[in-house]
Amino acid sequence: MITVFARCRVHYDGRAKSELGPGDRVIVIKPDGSFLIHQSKKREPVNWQPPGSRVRLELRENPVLVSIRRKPRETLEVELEEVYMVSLFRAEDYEELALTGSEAEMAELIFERPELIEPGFKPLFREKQIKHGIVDILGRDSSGNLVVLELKRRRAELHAVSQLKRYVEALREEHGNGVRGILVAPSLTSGAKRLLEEEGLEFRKLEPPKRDRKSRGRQTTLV
Amino acid sequence: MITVFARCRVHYDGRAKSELGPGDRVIVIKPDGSFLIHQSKKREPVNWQPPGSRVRLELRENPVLVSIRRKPRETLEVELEEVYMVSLFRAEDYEELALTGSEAEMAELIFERPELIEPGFKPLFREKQIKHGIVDILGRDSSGNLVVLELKRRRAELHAVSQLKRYVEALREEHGNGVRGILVAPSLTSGAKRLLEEEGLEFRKLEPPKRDRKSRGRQTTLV
DNA sequence: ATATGCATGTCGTAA
DNA sequence: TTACGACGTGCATAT
Repeated sequence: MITVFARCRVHYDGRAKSELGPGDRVIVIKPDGSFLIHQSKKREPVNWQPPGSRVRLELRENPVLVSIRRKPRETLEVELEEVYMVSLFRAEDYEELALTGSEAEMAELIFERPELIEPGFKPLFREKQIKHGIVDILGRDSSGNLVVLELKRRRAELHAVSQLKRYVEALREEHGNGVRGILVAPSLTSGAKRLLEEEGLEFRKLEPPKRDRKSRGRQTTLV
Repeated sequence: MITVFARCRVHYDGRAKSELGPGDRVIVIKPDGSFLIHQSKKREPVNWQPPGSRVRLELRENPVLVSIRRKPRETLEVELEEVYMVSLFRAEDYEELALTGSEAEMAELIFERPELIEPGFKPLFREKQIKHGIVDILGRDSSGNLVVLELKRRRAELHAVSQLKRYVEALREEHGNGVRGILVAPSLTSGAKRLLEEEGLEFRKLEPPKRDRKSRGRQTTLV
C-alpha cells in the first residue's frame, strides 16, 4: 500500500463528474487498484477509485496520479502541487473479518427456532426468487397460509414495508389470498408502522443475534 | 490526520460485532473523530468509526487504540502488536467537492425543460411529502392528471418501481384515479420493466446532465 | 455481465 | 432526534 500526504487538486469523470480545488489530503493506493483520497473530515473518501483500477504517475507541469477504471470508464486525476510524504507499506495480512449481528444470522435463528415468529410457523425457503424480487424467508403458518418474512437487522423503514408488500402482492397473484406478510425487525419507524397497518401486514419484533465467532461465509460451532 | 502502519488485531462491538485477527493494516484517524482501518484490498475500511467518535491510546500488554462513539454506543479497539510507522499530517483544506451528474440536477433540468417529460407537462412540487413518503417531482399533465415522477440517476431497479408505486397508490387514495406515475432514468432493469408495465406505470428515458462547475448545495452560473 | 438486496452502510435534509 | 431517500454508493450472490 502506498500512502501520500500532499496538497493536490482532483478531477474525476465517469458515472458522474467532479472537481476539487487545492488542499491537503491523504491518498491511499492499494495493490488491488483501490484508490482513496481523504480530506480531514468524514468517514467517506472525497474521491476514489474501486478495486481493479489501474494507476500510473504522469509527469506534466506537476506530477499527476492517474487512475483509470474500465467498465464503466472512469478517470481520476490527482494533480500533486506539493508532496509532503510518500511511503510504501508491504502489508502482510491473511485474516478476514468475522462479523456477527447480520440479517443472515436473523434468518439462521428463525430456521432454528421458528416459534420466534409464531407457534406453528414452518420456514420453507431462504432467499426465494419470486416473480418480483427475492423473498428473505418463505414459509407456512399453522392454518396453511403462505407466509412471507422480510427481515431487517435494524429499525425498519418505509422501504422495508414496500419490499414486503411487493412480495406479498406477487404471491397473492399466483396463490390467491391465503398469503400473509410479516416484517421482522428490532423496531419500526412511525411511517413504516402506518403503511404496514394500512396494508394489513404484520410485525414481529426480533433483534439480530450476536453469536460467538461468526466467520465470513460459513457459520462455525456455536457454544 | 494521524496515519499508522501496524500489525494489529481489531475488536468491534456496537450495532454489530466483529473480530479481526492479526495482520498489517493502515489506520487513519481524522481530527473529526473518523477512524478508518484499511486492509490491502477493497475500497471499504474493514473496520471504522464515524465522525464524532473519541479516541484514546491505552497502554496494556500492547498499546491499544480505543475509539468510542455514543448514540449508538460503539467501541472499536485496535490492539497494536507491532507499529511500523506513525505520522501526523496537519492538513489544511478549505475546498469542497463540486459534483455534477446527480439526481438533483435531473430535477433542475426537468423544471427548466418540462417538455423532456412530455408536451404540456407542468412540474409543481419538488421533494413533496405525501402520506407514505416523499415524491421527487409532483406535477400535472395537459389533461389535468396528477403526475408523479420518480428520478434515478442510474439504471432503475425493482426498488425504484416499488417507490413509485407506493407514491402513486397514496395519491390515488386521496385524489382518485387521475394519477399517473412516471419513472425517469437512463434505463431500466428487466425486472423493473416487468413490474412497471404490470402496474400501468410509465417510463421516460433521461440521462443525468453533466453541467459546468456544479458547486455543493447551490448551482452556479451555467454557460 | 445483469439483477437483486444487504450494509456497523454514510450522508444530507426536513420536520 | 427521527424519518426518509440518495449515493460516482460498495459488495456479495445468483442467474
